[in-house]
Amino acid sequence: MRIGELSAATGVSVRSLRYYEEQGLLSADRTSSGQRAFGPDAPARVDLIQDLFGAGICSATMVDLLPCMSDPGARTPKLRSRLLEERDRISKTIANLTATQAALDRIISENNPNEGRLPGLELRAD
Amino acid sequence: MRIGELSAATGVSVRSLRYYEEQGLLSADRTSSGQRAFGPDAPARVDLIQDLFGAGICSATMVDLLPCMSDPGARTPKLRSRLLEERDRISKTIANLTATQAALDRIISENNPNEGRLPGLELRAD
DNA sequence: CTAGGTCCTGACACTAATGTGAGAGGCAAG
DNA sequence: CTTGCCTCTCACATTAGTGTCAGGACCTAG
Repeated sequence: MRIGELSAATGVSVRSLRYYEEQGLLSADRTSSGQRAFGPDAPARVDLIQDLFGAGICSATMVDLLPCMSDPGARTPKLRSRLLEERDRISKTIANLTATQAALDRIISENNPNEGRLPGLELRAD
Repeated sequence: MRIGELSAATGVSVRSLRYYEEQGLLSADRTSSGQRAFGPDAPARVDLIQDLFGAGICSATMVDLLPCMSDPGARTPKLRSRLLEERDRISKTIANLTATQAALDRIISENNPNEGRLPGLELRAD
C-alpha cells in the first residue's frame, strides 16, 4: 500500500503519515526505489494513532505505549504504570470536560428560556 | 489587585494573564503609571478561562462566548448557536475520550491479569 | 519515449499558549 | 536617595502537529 492510498483510506494527510513514521508510530517497508510500502494493518494503526492524538496523548508517549498495546508480551512495570497514568489523565480530562459541558448547558438554558418547550409557547423575551 | 497578586491567587503565570488581557479575555484598569489594576472578580474570571482552555476552547472562541456567559442579555442567535456548537464539540470529545479510556482499560487488564485479584493469588506470568 | 500523476527529502511557516530575557520605569521601606 | 522587588513593553523561543513549497526521482499509460 502506497502512502497516497493509505492517506485516502484513512483521511489523514500524506504529510502526517510521514510524520508518524518519522516519530516511530508507524512502520513502513521501502521499495527498492525508496517509496514507502505500508502493510495491510496500517489503516487500523493510523486510526488508533488518531484516536490517541484526539485523547491528547503526544507522539513521544505513544511511542512508549504503542508496543505494549498491540503486544501484551511487551509489558513491563514501567509501561503498565505509564498506561495507568495516561488513563488517569484522560479520566481527569473527562471530568473537567463534563463539568465545562454542564456549565455551558446552564448558560445555554439561561440564554434560551424556551429550550425544550413547545413551539408557540415561547416566553416573552422582555 | 496587581498582576502579581492575581497570579498568586490563581496559580496562572503573569505572562499568561497579560496574554489573556491582550486577547480580550480579561479586562484590567490601568493606574496612572500604566500598571494593571484587576477588579475583585478577576480570579473567578481567570478560573473560568482556565476551565475553557482545558476544554480545548481557543481564545478567539472564548472572546465570542465570554460576553454572553456573564451577561445573558448579550445573547444573539449567532451566539447561541456558537454555544451549542461548542457544547457539541465537547460532547464528541468526551465520547472519543471515553472510548479511548475504555480501550486503555482493556489493554491495561490484558497487561495486568492480576488486576482486582487478591495479593498472593497472582497468576503466573509465564 | 514522454507526459502526468505520485513519491521522495528537506526546509520553512503556522498556530496557540506559554516561557524567557532585556531594558526601562514604578513604588515602598530603610 | 537608594535598594530591592514589582511592573511595563517588546521580542524571540518553544512545543507538536500540520501545511506548503521546491527540486528531484519514479512509474504507468499512451
